[in-house]
Amino acid sequence: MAANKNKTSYVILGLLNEENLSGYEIKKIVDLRLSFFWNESFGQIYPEIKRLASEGLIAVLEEPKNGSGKQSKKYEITEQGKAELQEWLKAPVEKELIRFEILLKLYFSNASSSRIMLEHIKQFQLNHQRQQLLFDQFEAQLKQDIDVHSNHRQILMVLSFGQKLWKSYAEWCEESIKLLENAVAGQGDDVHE
Amino acid sequence: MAANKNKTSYVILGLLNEENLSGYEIKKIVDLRLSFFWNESFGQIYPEIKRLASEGLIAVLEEPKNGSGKQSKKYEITEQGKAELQEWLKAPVEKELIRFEILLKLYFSNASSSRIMLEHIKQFQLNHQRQQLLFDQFEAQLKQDIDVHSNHRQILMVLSFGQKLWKSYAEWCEESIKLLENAVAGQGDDVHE
DNA sequence: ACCGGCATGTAAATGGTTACATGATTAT
DNA sequence: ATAATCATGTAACCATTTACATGCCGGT
Repeated sequence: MAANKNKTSYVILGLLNEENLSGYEIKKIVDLRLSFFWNESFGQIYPEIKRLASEGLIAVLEEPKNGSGKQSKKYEITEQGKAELQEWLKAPVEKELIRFEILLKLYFSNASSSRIMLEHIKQFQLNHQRQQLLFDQFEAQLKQDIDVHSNHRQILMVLSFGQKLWKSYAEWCEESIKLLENAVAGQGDDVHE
Repeated sequence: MAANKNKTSYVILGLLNEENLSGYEIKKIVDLRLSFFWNESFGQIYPEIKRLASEGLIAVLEEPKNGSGKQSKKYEITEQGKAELQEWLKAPVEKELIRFEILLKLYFSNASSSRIMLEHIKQFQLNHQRQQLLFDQFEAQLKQDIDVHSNHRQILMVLSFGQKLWKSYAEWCEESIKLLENAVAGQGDDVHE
């Protein structure tokens, strides 16, 4: 019933609210599906699971060790946990946290570093193109087995946010690369470093 | 000459590379100009200034205490500091850090929380509209006194990134609000909380 | 027999926010 | 006078990453 805990706990509660999962699986899902707007590390997840269990918001599911049972501990959310999750959903949204080192560098760079910035932006572009490819696969898959998740409508909204983000990254990269290529060409070879 | 320090130091070095500033002024500039992609707190800035000074990357400018002299300590970047800044500019860009709590909530919400999510998104929309207004002012001002900064071309690229970001936020808000308003209307009044 | 991926966890270090303390200057 | 803002700084706390330790399981 407490007001504001750390966010990791809500990621765990939120995912367990849909299906029973192990810590490892939680990490995988976050990496695969949420990583364009959220990240968690094992160093946060495992201790937090422990804490949530000790407070009775989640409970260990004793996996039957038959068949090809891996030795993973699965957890399920408790009624108390569901209540806590709902409370957090209602609470005001905290401001997003954003840190683009690439913009910092660009801001502090000058004409003589155009060539370097060009490389940075190209790398940035490549990274996001790759990431978007993976993301597109996930989206296609989700649109196939729609209604598997009770909240597919919401998930599609989140994905739409991602698509818009990437589209603006892509546009910006193209635009900036053109500008910088002109700048570099204009300067000729006399400037280095 | 060390490879990778914390980012706060480069924010300080980067800003001091353009003009001499006090810690307080650095904070103000970050808030005003960089806050859409970067933030710093006093608790980071002051200790970091101290460290940079002790390592000789920046130096205190003893302000003459005449006139309406405020008792602020201004700093200037040293040659060593400039070298360090240039090295960081060349180093590969680290992956951006992004955390949108609003997307987390939306992802974990379900049909019954549409009304709440609608409010969250409207608030998000309002916040960003306000922020963009301030930003537009800064951009207009910058475009007026162009060439005051040696790196105005780079700054305009950074601003363009911001504009694209905000445009995608705005589009997403509109789109999502419509979707959720339909959902809420469709459900009628029977569902609450 | 060995390697890669699955799986869980802890400890240390770092990064970052928030709250507090202090005092000067400026505007009302 | 007094409140707001300018200005510097520290300490405590909380969040996060990274490195490490350990062991299982499946494939080659």
